[in-house]
Amino acid sequence: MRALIVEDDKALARTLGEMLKSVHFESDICNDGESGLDWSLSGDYDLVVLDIMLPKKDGFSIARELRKAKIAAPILMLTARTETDDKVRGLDSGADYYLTKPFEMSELLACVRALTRRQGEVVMDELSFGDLKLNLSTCDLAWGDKKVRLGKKEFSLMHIFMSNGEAVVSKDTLINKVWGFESDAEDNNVEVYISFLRKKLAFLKAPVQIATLRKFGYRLERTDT
Amino acid sequence: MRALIVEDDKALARTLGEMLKSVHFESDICNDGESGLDWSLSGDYDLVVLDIMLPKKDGFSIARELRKAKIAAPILMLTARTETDDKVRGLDSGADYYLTKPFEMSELLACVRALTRRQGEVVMDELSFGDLKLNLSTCDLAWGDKKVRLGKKEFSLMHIFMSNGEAVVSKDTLINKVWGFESDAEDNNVEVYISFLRKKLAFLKAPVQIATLRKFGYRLERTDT
DNA sequence: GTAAAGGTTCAGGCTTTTTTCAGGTTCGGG
DNA sequence: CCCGAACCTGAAAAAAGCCTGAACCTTTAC
Repeated sequence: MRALIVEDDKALARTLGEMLKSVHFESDICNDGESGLDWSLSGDYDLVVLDIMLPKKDGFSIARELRKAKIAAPILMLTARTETDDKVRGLDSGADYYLTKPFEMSELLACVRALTRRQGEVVMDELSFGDLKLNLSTCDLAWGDKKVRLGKKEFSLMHIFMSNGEAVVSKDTLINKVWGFESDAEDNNVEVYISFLRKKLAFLKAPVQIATLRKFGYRLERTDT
Repeated sequence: MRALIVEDDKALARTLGEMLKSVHFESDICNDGESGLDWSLSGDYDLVVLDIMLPKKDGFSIARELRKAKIAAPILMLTARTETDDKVRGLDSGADYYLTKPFEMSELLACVRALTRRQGEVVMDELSFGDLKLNLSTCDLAWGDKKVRLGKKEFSLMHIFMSNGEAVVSKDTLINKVWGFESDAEDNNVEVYISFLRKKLAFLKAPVQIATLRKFGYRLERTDT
């Protein structure tokens, strides 16, 4: 993890760097607003610690420009200003947390933990098999730029196949998982849906097929040609 | 958007509810920790405002249990305790922001905006999906120079769709977020409103539609021509 | 108090999904 | 090579889910 510290008080900046090191951040330090903005625009930081009063460019503008540039790193604004208006302005400029000096290091670190905790929770739910992708939040199956919508049962089936990789899945398993444990669905139901899915895969021209293993079941296979 | 306010000071809780209403949150209120946890575990809130000192169960435990249950809603911790240790404890329990009483409402609202805004948007007075814009302060939906005014329910629905991008939103989710999760609204209510929204989108001639994914729910789609 | 706007309920009709069915094809063992 | 079991698939029936106009109710603004 990398942090950028934009702070003109060099002693404080160094201390911050030390502290962040203890939670596994490598820090770079900028002592004025302009270089702070330049560096942070690189987009390589996982955290930006911003003072407000800075030479050349204030923290509000930096935050605003970062957000305008779609840089999503959490911004921790750090300042001596305690006015409510400043806080509001800071947060509305794009900062994620506003901490007023003086503060204890333990508090700063807790903020950093809170801010970075969220990072990993990117909910781009997607299953893939080679270049075939099943998007769990939009419910469609895609290969390259082609997309197909799946019905609910088709989706469940595909979901099972794609979470099993190349393993064989028996019809019984499919029936139990898709139709339910206590259902009277027959093998033919599965066959019909497999057929539907094959059509859609063909439409996508995906280099993936659902292979039949007689008496055993089905599995996904790459059709590298 | 729905918020849960867990606060035993009933007057404050009501005031908070009022404030949140101005940024388009419908709020439910719990006056003790146990019910607060139960309600928030439903997972249908977009924000949880938590007091720390509460009857029956304190805010720290609630935050911890919510995170354990993988509920990702932002938690705003709100308390009179100013000790650094408490702040650290609060943030480390899973809270995303720690605000000490007394605070001004403008500050609270700025926190809420910071917590709920999507990455990359500087000011939260407008949501957009492609060129379709939803103005959060006037409740207007606009495309190009055409505008329509949305009713409150229409607005809430659209708000949810537009903050979810292309992801599918189930009817249950919509009911829980728009009508409240203890309401007796039925699927048909949603359908009726979807129908209203579609008319308005058609009127705007916006290249966006609300697509039905049978048995899954709805989602926004670009109708690139 | 009244009107307008917003919200809810209902029923009939429409569309998509799911099941069923039947005839055809493929596979593997004898 | 032949046969039966297993599998495929188009079509059509059945079921489930969805849409929407209209009537009715509730709230809001004046």
